[in-house]
Amino acid sequence: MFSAIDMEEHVVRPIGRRGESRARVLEAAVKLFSENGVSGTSLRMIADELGVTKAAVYHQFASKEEIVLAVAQPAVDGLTSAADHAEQQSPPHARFDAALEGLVAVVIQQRASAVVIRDPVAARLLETHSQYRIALNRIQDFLIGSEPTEEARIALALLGGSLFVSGTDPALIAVGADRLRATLQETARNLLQPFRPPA
Amino acid sequence: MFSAIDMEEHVVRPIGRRGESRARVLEAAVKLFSENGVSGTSLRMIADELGVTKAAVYHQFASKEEIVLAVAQPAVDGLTSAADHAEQQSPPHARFDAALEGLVAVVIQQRASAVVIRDPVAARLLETHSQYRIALNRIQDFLIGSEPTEEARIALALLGGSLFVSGTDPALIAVGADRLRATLQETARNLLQPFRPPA
DNA sequence: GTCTATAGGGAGATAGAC
DNA sequence: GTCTATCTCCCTATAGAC
Repeated sequence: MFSAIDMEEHVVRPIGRRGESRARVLEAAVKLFSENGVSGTSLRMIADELGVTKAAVYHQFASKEEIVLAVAQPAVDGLTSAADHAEQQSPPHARFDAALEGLVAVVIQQRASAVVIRDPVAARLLETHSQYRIALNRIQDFLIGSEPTEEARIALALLGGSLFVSGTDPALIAVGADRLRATLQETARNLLQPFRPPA
Repeated sequence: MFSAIDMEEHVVRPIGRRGESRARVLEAAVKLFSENGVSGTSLRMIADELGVTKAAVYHQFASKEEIVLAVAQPAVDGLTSAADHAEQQSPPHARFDAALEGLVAVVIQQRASAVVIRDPVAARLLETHSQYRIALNRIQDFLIGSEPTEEARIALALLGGSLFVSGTDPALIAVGADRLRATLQETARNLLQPFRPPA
């Protein structure tokens, strides 16, 4: 069944645990996506970055789409958690606060995932991912209510732009997480204050 | 010199004036860039959109890079004009006001050009365009001074994100120019207020 | 200003050996 | 888990006729 060589592989390469190769592919993909965009990054570039062939990458992911979705998944999970946490608060103002802080926290923790929505095609792909749409809609409800005015929708879109650059602008990479979080929360509060859902 | 046929061409096809074909290429390019991104748009797609062949497009522009730069040029010119106009004001607060209003006006009038900076490779290309860098630096000086603090640079980056989505977010396309301009000016003022250059 | 034709290369993806 | 080899298609760009 298992040869001595197989056993030894497990001893001398503890690094080869299940999922390690997938993670390395995603790491390389995020780096290249942020430099060249999703459409500007080929599977060959990802393979070269890892020092392997394209076929090795295709062993981990069936398609480029799968890689894109896997890159975005941590952020999608973060948004879902943020919506769950906000929902557990009882007064509406506490839900607003929790949703806003959760949203900013995802941007801070998952900055890299923003590269996906920078590409229009990848962004559309993500929008077909129901978990993503649902989480965003729930957070939107907590922030500006379920029937927002046009002004509220504009404000939310402008906030989205600010959050987006926080994840993609090279000039902000050097900024510490704490300072960036504080600025984002203040900015978000100022933008959305007039449109908070009624109690 | 000019044959009768040449003359007749001018009569029956007044539409074929110099530059018309270039303009049609740019119009198609902007549309496709916004749908698929710059890297996701091929010259074949542009040609198909116009009902011609790739070679016809190459007759107007020597390369894809040239198309990208030509798409961005109206915005670059707008930024330069805005910087010129701000410079003519004398008190610093008037320069701030003029720079801010000029910047917002460019975003409103040249929304389509934002598609170029959505692509990381195209954005880098644009940054090698000295007229663009110079205009942006001048406007930055009027808004947050020539030696901004880190907080000021963060605020300016966040504003940049909001301006950027104004040009690219499909949800904002339906918003009237006047309402969007007013919201952007207010947002920009709130974001930059604490960092205005000293008088 | 538009066409056909072509060059030279890279894309995503698959088959099958090790 | 990685490889070589290959398929098919599309890419940017150019040459030269009309």
